[in-house]
Amino acid sequence: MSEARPKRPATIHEVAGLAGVSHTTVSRYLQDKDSLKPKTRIKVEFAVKTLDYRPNLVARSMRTRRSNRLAIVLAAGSYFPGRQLSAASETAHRAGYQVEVVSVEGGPRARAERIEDLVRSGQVEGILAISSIGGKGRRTRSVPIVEIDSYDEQLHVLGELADASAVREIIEHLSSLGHRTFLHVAGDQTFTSARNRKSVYLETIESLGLRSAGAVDGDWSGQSGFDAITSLPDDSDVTAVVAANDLIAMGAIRGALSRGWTVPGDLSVFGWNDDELGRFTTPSLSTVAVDFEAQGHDAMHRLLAEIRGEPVPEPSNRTVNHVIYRESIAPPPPDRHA
Amino acid sequence: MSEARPKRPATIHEVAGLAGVSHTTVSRYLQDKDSLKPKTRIKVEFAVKTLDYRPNLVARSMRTRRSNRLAIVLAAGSYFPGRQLSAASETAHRAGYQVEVVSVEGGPRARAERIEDLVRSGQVEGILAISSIGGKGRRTRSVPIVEIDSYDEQLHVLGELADASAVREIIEHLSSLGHRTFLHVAGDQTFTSARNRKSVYLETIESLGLRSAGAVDGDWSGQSGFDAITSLPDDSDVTAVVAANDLIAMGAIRGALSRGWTVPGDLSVFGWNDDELGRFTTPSLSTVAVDFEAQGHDAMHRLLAEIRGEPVPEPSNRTVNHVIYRESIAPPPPDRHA
DNA sequence: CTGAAAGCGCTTACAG
DNA sequence: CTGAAAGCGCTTACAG
Repeated sequence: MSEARPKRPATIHEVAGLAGVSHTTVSRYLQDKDSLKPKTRIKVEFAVKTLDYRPNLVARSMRTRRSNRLAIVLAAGSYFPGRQLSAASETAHRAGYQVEVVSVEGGPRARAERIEDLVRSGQVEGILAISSIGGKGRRTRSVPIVEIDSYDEQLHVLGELADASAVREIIEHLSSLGHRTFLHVAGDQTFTSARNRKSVYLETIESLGLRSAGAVDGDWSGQSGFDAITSLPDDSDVTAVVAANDLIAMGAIRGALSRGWTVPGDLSVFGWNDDELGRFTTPSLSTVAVDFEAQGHDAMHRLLAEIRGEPVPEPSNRTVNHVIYRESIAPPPPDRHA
Repeated sequence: MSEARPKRPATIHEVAGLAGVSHTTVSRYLQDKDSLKPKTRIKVEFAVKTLDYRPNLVARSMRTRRSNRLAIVLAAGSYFPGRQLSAASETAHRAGYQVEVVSVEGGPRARAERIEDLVRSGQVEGILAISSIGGKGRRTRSVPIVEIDSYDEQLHVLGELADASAVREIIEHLSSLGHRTFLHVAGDQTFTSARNRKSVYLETIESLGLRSAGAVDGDWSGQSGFDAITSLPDDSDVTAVVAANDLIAMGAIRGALSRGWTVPGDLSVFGWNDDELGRFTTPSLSTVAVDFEAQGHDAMHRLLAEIRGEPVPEPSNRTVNHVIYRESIAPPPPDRHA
């Protein structure tokens, strides 16, 4: 059992030699097995198997002048996009693409620049940005670019903003519980998703005739949730908080407790993302389950369609978010300042 | 401002043409600028800049017969490894490698198979496994493979197991608080890190002359933590739980509350990973901060060293974990069954 | 210090 | 249905 030698992979010529045909024929076999005479096909098949032959993708790329490579750009240090990334890269692989992951230090601007650079390098056929690139006006480009975060922007155009129904459902539910005054703690406004949640929040409050004590801009951090609550005036009549993610929500809960308010007794709090931890906290966190795998998959599909010049697929329903009700919400207290 | 045309990148011949030299000279310039006569260098430099020339990496690979590609293998659907991944890929880029991300559906076995396949493909120069590949005996291979999760195994050999000091510190601290009977809820035992934490837990309990009510094998889930606590007998004298991660810990806390125990009043609980949410839960979670970036970076460094045939770098101190004490721990209750 | 030539492993017209 | 030839864009001996 000594197979230590760095076995050099077989070449197409070796396969051809073993099969007793020209390498042209082997190449043809690789492209379309049915273009060969059955007898020939069998011979080639055998040789390929025997030699465990795999075409040298680099040579193929060189010849076809197609890199067959896609880049996925993400923010260095962010750990959240893992699931989108793995779904997206799987989808790309299935479509025959190799996926280069580019992790960029810095903010949306740094990411946009890196993308610019990737475009100019001319060595990737498409780019998927998982982390926001700050919604720069997308110029006409030689290379298709899809930004996961701004996926919602497309939906908006179609009147189907993915976050919209969830935000609306949350507020309607809270309202049916008796809540009248709300607070939104928003996420980083360079993210389309953060802007969307905020604007749908404001629209919904308005259209339902409810009151908003504000929509505080945050940075997705727990601290921003904490601060938003602790800076509320003592006589605030906010009884429900809609946070842009679970971390903010947890910070808000902590902030409420720090002022002696109970959750959900005095304050109801909603998060977003269905972070696993939130199922086990006390109170467990009401939230919105997001199908990250579907997001990654769908975004990659759109990119593939753009690359092929096919019509971009309709946004699928699978990415519609799902509201989960847990312990962090309840009817408002009969009298807030009792 | 119309730059819509898919500008084909300039070739080395075009640069040579503009510079008035042979393409051989341009290539030489790319390898080592000082090998050119200053006057020539200037001309080439100018042409490269003017044309925004970037060597076609595919052609270069083909010629040098080096793919310059590394693969990072991770489990599909896992979202946690994002930070390790982004640090690892950045390190690889800096060293001039392209990083292909391969996300594999299924368990450690599926990942090991996929790696086998990547090795045979002969198209990557090294492989980094972020998710555990089940500690298969590593055979001699033509392609270096580094498994992040088993990094600890190397440390073990060096008597410096990364988790060891943290587990020991946790138990010593809890013991100094007065705790005598412990429970460990372990992680998925296909992970080296899970096995390590468990074994160090057992060793430490033993060497300090403490008692363990068990080391329950889990699957990293919150539910496993919950179940471990709810299945404890009513007269259990466990007062401290060391969980293999934060999710398990939060499940354990939830389990304790569900039986009417308070945390940390009746039970102290320790997690692992310093999940951001745990800073804001109530009680906030005592945990171990892990430097995932450093882990990813160091693992990639080891891979690069193996590829180059250099001595594998000493494990750095940066990966030593840092214990964080928060509200989830306290002295044990004077009488457990009071 | 610089250039002409060969060749990396494929694919794709073009003939037959 | 199959093969001989050209060529993708580079790098690397080999001459000069």
